[in-house]
Amino acid sequence: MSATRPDSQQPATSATQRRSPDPTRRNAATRRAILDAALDLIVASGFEMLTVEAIARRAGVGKQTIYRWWPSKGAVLLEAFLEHRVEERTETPLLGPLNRGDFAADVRRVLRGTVRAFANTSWEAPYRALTIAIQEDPQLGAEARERLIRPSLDDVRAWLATAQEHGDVRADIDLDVAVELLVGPVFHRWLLRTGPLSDEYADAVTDAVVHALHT
Amino acid sequence: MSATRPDSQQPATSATQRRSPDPTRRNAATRRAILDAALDLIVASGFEMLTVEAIARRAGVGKQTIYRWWPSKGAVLLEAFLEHRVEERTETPLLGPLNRGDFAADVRRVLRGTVRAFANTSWEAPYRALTIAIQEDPQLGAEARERLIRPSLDDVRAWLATAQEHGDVRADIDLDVAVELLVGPVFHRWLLRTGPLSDEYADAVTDAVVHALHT
Amino acid sequence: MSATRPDSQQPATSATQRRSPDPTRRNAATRRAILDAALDLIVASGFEMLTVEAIARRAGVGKQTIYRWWPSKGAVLLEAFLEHRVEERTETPLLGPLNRGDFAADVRRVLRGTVRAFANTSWEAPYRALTIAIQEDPQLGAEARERLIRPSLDDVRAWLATAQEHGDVRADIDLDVAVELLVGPVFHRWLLRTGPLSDEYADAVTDAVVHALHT
Amino acid sequence: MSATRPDSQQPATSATQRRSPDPTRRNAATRRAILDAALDLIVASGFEMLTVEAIARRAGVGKQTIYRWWPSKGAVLLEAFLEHRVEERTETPLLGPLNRGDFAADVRRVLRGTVRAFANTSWEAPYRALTIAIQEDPQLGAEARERLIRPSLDDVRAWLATAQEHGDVRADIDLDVAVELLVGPVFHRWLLRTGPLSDEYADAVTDAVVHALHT
DNA sequence: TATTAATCGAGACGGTACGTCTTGTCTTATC
DNA sequence: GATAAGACAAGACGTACCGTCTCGATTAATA
Repeated sequence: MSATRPDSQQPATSATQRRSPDPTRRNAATRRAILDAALDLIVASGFEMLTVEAIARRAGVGKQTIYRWWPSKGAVLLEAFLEHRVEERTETPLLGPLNRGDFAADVRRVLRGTVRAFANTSWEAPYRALTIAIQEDPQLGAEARERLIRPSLDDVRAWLATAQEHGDVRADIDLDVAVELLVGPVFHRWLLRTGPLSDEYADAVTDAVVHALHT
Repeated sequence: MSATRPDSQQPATSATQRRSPDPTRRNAATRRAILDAALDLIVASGFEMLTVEAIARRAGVGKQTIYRWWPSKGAVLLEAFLEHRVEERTETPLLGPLNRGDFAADVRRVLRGTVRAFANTSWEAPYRALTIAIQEDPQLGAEARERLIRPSLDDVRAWLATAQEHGDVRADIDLDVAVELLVGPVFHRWLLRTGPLSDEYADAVTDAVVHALHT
Repeated sequence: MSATRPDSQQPATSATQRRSPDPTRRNAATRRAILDAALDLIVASGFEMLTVEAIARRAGVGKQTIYRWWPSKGAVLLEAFLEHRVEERTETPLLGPLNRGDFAADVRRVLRGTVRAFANTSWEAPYRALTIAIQEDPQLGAEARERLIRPSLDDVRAWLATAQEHGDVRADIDLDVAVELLVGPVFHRWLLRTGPLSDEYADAVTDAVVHALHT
Repeated sequence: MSATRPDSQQPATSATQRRSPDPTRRNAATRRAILDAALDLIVASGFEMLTVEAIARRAGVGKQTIYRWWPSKGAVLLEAFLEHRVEERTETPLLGPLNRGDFAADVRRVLRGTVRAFANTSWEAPYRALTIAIQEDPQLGAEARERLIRPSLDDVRAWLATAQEHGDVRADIDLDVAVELLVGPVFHRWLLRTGPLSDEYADAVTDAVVHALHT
């Protein structure tokens, strides 16, 4: 990077291969403003009123500053989740603290937490936007999976593994499937809006899942 | 600017409530060409390279003809599903014929069919596009739910109701939850691409779900 | 810019080779509005406050409409001159009607006309802008030379040729040089602002030029 | 947004009147590099590929260093001319040494020199760029006139004054007009590219001008 | 010689305009 | 009298420069 030839014949720096900026010189306040602006806009103005120009305008920031640090508006959104900006703003932990003892009660607590997050506009609006962005941009999808979704699911999986050791979950079940059994129904209902996301619903799912996993 | 006559004789139609065209005069071949063009483009060019202009160009049709009959490109997509154009083109029935006898075998058949549909590009690409479109356009979402998603889920639900009468499904379970237990895991894995969509996976889910529903 | 072809095999339409639009479908009022907006902006807001976006804004027109018909803002300017929009707006003919009889009087009339045009803001501002644009864009320069400058100079040349036949101009002088002798001094003083553009100045130049051309 | 302190102790300097830097501490090599970079870029990359950023890049210099010492890129250009950097690099004296004796021969020498300078790319490219810059920036125009153009024209004027004393130039002619008669035609042809800039052309103009000025 | 203060290279920043793209409406010429 | 073709106003896209603003790291003049 350092001893670059400042003048002529460098080969036009292909679009994706642009010299990456120096993170140490980054303005933290600006970064914060951009993440907040993006979240504000999603929550306020609906699904895809979200625009890089609108973010820049609301954050009082040049467009280039956004493009300098993020490849797309979806990446801004992802970072907002990774930085826990969304939870901080909504006070809605996706999954409550994972306890132990009564397995069924733990499942219920987890599912109620999940359902409440999905029912909370200021959390679900950004998450829905991110989910859309993931579909439209495979690159972003890969990163979101690796840094946000997988770790989140792995937490659940680790908890279920412990439960399995304790004999609360059948030994012959694939834990990945178990995780999806837990998360899938709520996710499906949320994304397609095929029914209400209430505590009663969470409890009904709890019942079925505990049955499914029980020894 | 131009010599527009603002006082035309349109009879008090509100902005969105534009005088709908006469369906009897509709050109069936054109309609077919538009649906096919849309599906072709989605399957070929990825997620949201889909453009009204591109559809019109490929179908050899004026843009206005599309806007005359559909409110958005998502609606075109929905209609393609409702007309069974997607299945006809892919020979991938979403759910195999619902039989009876061995309940576990039926579940396995249903889930393998679902998984195969989700794994088939020429089916999953349009469905993914429609799923995105639904998120971005609540109006379209409502219509898709009513005319496509709900009926599809209701088929499953009816089948499960019969199974319940036969004693293959616990009486104390909410059938809507049962449907989601069946569909949710696969849907979640497909949409977020968190794992492979194989027959083995379908069978693993079958195992868990049969467990969950069993008396 | 991005080489995304939504559909099939058209060969990417290189930047300059774009399909030219159909002139018969052009909106004449829009065209007029664009030319006027451009002239207004130049006269009002100085030299190169002129922007395609500003023209579009003031004309109440989409940017694309400008780019559809002109390759650059300079081309808009050129067309305004070719359409005689500038003269119509300023009532300042560059060269007065070419008479005959007293040659010196004709020269004086021509030079006074020229000087007055160059001294008239609402004519000289667009012309100066065009002159700049010509320097920055050789392509535009070629077109301006062929369609605006050369014809204009050729008018003068034709008049001098007649004078030459009448014996008012030496036979051994190159008429192109004669034209430049007439126009060059005024042009130089105007462009570099090295002195006042008054009738007295025009008369002084007249004196010298008549001397130079005299038999 | 950022933590700027608006109450800094800058001593009442108006916006434009920023505290000028200390010339004694200036890095001469850097200055030289900037002037050369600007000239290189103009000659190489055409008319207004010239950018402050490009100059800084090529000179291996921070943008601020340029803005510290010059108000605009045009000012850099002007200084390159005032420092005789252009002539040094092109070995093309604008006006040959003004001799005496045969007046017509002197005029011919002057005009041939002028024409050759205007025909020499590495001289005319910067000069054209400067001429453009002058049009766009009245402030720069004033300075260029005072420090570059006027002195240059005054040299010619002084020479003509001597010739007038010697009886080679009519007494009743305005010397400013005489200077423009000499320079205007070439300037006009050069700027608008309306014809070739050859020695023959210079001689033809010489002929006409000597006629015009002759007693 | 050590201290101080400025310039220097580098480049992030808020802006503005670029030239392109797509949207949804409106217009025209053709069949 | 409907339709393909496409012009149109609007506005977002992602890029390039503008001119200002930090940041260390020299570097030159003063103490």
